[in-house]
Amino acid sequence: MKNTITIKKNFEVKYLLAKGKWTRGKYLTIYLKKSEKLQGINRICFIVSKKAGNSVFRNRIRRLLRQAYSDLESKIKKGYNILIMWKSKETTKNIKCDVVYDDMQKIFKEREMLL
RNA sequence: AUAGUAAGUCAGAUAGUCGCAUGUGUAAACAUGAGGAAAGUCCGGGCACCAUAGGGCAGGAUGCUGGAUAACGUCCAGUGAAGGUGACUUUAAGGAAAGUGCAACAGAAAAUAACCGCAUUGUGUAUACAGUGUAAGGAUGAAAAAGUGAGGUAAGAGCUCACUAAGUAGUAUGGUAACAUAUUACUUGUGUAAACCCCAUUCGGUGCAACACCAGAAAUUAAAUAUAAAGUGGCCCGCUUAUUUUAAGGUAGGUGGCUUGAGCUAUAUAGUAAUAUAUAGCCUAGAUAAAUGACUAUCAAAUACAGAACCCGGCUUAUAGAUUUGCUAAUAUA
Repeated sequence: MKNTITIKKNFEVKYLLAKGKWTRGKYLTIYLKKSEKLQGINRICFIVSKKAGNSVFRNRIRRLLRQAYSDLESKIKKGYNILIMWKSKETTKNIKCDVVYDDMQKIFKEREMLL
């Protein structure tokens, strides 16, 4: 993730949730907001709610999302604020990385984010 | 072999490709990177700050004996009691003869016991009525005023005696002690202290969002109130001090603390053990929106519970699968 910065502040996340345009897939919901200040860089944030499961499960999901995004990074347009949220009620513990990757790619395709 | 009982151990491995955090390095690169409970936050300690910290009362905690420890409500070894054929297990185990309270239902009565019964006195022709003595017998209950036999008596009764049971005090022996055994004297007091209470020991508060430093912010304006009052974990003493209330305005960061420690491993010595001491070797996560991941191949399968957040010692709860050792049996077979 060479051209990406993580979003750290709480008020920035709240701003994205309020103003960003969202698209829903099978597992994920992705919020996007274009920003002219960012040139050749994306800012990203991963969210897994506490209702999803215990801390081990949440950590694993966050890592899968990070992995999937880093695989996709080179194919995506730059200059966006991105917020990826885990919305599924799945509790099966062996979710594979491919599933998350496919879902994310599908959503980015709908929003014409792919280069 | 089966059934049981006690104590444990492991918690995926190997190879390859890509990626993250920390350290070393000019760089390339190399090294290291979650648990047995990291969890619950129930105890104890280190460390930091605070006269809200000092003294007293109140309140909390603990409660057989000896030992271990920095400390503990923890651990080890024992004593008593209860359970089990046994290996073994459990134990909230000070005081009820300092005082107060409570004991549902049933029962005459739940602690200064007379309902029935037994004996006797008075009245009466008599069944009966009234009184007195009596805890041997009856029914109730979780619990009923020590048990058996003999004497004794109007009837009875530890009223007396013998044996037995329990308790208190003393003596002797063994044990560091809890206690055990024997014996002498006295007594026969229901249970409950997970009711109040008494006795002994012990306890200040807040937690790394502590705290220190840098940058920044604030220390401004207006109004009101009290002048000896205001603050002080529940109260008193002591202690501290010029502030207190309302409105407007205003607060987004970083560095340290942070991992060399009551540390880990091996050996020896002391001890039944918990543990202690000595010698040698080792450095083994330190993130801050938060690293420890993804994919492929092989092993029969890779699956349980679960993610470090200042650090240690315990306790409690969760846990797939694999596996080791000691011991027991009124079981079964040879």
